[in-house]
Amino acid sequence: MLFMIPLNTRPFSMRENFFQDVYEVVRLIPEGRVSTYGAIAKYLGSAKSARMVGWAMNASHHIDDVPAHRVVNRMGILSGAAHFDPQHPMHTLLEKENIRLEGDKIANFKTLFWDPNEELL
DNA sequence: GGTTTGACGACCC
DNA sequence: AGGGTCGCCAAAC
Repeated sequence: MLFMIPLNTRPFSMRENFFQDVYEVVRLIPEGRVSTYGAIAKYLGSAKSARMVGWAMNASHHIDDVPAHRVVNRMGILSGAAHFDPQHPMHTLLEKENIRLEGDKIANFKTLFWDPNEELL
């Protein structure tokens, strides 16, 4: 139950690499909700930038239990859509969770936003 | 081992 | 709303 201990308070010996920390947070995003690169970066400690979260997501393709489609940019825009498997587009995965879209944007982003800095201990 | 590269974000027009 | 700049930092080269 690694997730019971806030990532940013774990002793160094318990920390995996940064990518694993990112994936663990992303796995906690509830179905039908979305989070952002910046919020996750902040939760993991401001030393790590939002760009690094994007980098981690880019490397998560082969990992099946990481709901990468639930991570969008701070405007609620699906900035990573181009990197998804064409057979399972980001838009489709989100709509499957009853998330409404307006083009490349989450329709009611503010209410669907899941912030680990508030939701997690 | 210096440079380039981003699925970013804050800030400024 | 939309564009440009700058800070960010691990990987890839």
